[in-house]
Amino acid sequence: MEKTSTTFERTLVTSALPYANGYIHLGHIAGAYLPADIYVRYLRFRGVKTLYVGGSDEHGVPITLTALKEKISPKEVIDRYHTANADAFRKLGISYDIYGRTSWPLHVDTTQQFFKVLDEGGYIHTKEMELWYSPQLERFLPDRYVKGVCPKCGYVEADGDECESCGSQYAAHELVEPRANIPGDTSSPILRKSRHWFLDLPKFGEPLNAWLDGHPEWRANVKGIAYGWANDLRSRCITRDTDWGVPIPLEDEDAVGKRIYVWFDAPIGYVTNTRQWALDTMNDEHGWEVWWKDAGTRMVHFIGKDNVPFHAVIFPAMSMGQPDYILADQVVGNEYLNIFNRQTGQSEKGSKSRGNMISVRWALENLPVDAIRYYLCAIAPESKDSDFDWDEFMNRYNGELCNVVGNFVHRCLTMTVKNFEGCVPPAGSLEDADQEMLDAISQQLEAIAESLEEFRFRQALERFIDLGRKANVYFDAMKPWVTRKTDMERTGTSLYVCCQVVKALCYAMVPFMPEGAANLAAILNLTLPENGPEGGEDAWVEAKTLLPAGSSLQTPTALFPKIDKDRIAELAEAHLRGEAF
RNA sequence: GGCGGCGUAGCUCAGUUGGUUAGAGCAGUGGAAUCAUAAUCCACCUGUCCGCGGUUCGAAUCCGUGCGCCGCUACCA
Repeated sequence: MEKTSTTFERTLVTSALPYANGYIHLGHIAGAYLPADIYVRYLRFRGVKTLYVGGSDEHGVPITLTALKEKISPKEVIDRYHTANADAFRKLGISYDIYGRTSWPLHVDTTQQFFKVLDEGGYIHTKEMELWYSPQLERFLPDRYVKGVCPKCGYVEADGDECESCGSQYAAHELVEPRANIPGDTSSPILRKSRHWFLDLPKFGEPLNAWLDGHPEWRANVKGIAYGWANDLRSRCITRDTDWGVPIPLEDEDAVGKRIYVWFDAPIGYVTNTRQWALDTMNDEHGWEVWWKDAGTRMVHFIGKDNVPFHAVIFPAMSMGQPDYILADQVVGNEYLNIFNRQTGQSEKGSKSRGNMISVRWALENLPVDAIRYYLCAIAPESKDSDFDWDEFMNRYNGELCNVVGNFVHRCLTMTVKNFEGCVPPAGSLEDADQEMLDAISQQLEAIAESLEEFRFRQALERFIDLGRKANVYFDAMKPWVTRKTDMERTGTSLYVCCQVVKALCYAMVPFMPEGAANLAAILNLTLPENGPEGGEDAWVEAKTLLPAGSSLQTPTALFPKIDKDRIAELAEAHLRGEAF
């Protein structure tokens, strides 16, 4: 690890801005949000200056089409989804420093500045295009909203520019019998000319490749996609015929009725939201700049794999065209979370039409937040797609978090409280086994930290559980329930050591299960530090310091209550009936 | 078609730069224990590391090739 969080002065973490045209589901969480939140909580706990920025992506044609279908305004669409998604994130404990909106007025300014600087730098040019236009709706239609007959194979459900049946691609005018794919539009789309603005990506070819070459440590899937693009760069259209978006900041009659393409302005939302955060918290117009223009800032993007081209190629290129902007140090691209269908024995892609999605809202109404966080982290699709499976959920949550860690904490604390008047007992002379257990705490904490620094969240969580496993082995070997009858000093020493493990478990679970950590800290009468963007003490080091003998303890309750098998079966049934969204 | 990822035990996966008899958890079998959320611990069991060819003293690991699964393919965001 030549580069870690500690070699930079501060870390800016972003999670992909979810599109405010639908509710977020567990697939989103497992990829771009939970790992980011775990990473952020870890950094804050270590006292690293950390800012975590997210928000809703609220522009683009699909939102206007949803509004059209529901006969409401685009504003009502984005308000609905922004509010719901922000609420879901909050309840899940996704700890954004700011959760912004690309519809904020400030965002117009940031986006237009980006555009103007690129234009002045000669990185933007225009080109005339032929696009589908609906005479009835009096608007241009994106290719996915135009259906027709494939000119190659005759498939009748072909999209405007490609056929999903035979896989061929073609120019718009080649599509046979075009028709609009929007309810209520019965007209036949026609082709109409329109002049658009393009970002000249090939001009960034060399710096992009040099930048990618500087990051051999990135995940294979991210590097693969990024190099694929970087080696075949083409100019990319960054405007659309729509009225829902950021206006093009040019005095040009062709710019009227057009807006900047949502994918150009979405990543700029990270910048806008940082600006807004600095205004809100410090009333400082320039407070954002240190996070975006200082070489001491490390930027890390968490995204799904569909987002890699934008975060590993296009946005970096856009940033290279700006004065002084830093580039991402890491782009953590995740694969997808699929749904395992127990009836068919097949893994299937989450989709609305199948009705197999699990919304964050539904999950939170029916499961403890830590259970959701634990399972999703345990199966995070880091290197390949993974499956959400109710049986596995039960095995992992009940069998690992509850049985191994939760029960260890409980058996240790219950016995301590009963036999030592609610206090951590004094340590007598330490035998080899005691010392080995104490040493294992430090080793395991370091191992967990190492995994987190490398963005290996599944491994980090596994190492956390491993500490619980080691602790159970130690507990069984020491047999405090036996020694208690003959040797209270030995019993006290064993439980003293166990209490140290419990404390370490409490600290180590902070990034993963903040609710469980808070509950356990209350039992241990510990105050967990809560650092903000300004950083603070390194509490991870503090986790290794020993809980003094005599510290008082609260009567323990089950940290992670097991979920009844029948209850899980009920939820699985409801999910199968399509009620989980 | 092009590009990318993946393929290791019944299941889920780990195997950094090639290096002894390929590992973990779960499941299974047998045992111990009774402090604890019926929670724990110990032992045992299972492998054509997808196939084929090559490089090498040595390959799960590197190269070539074939097969399979998943994804991307630029106007979906």
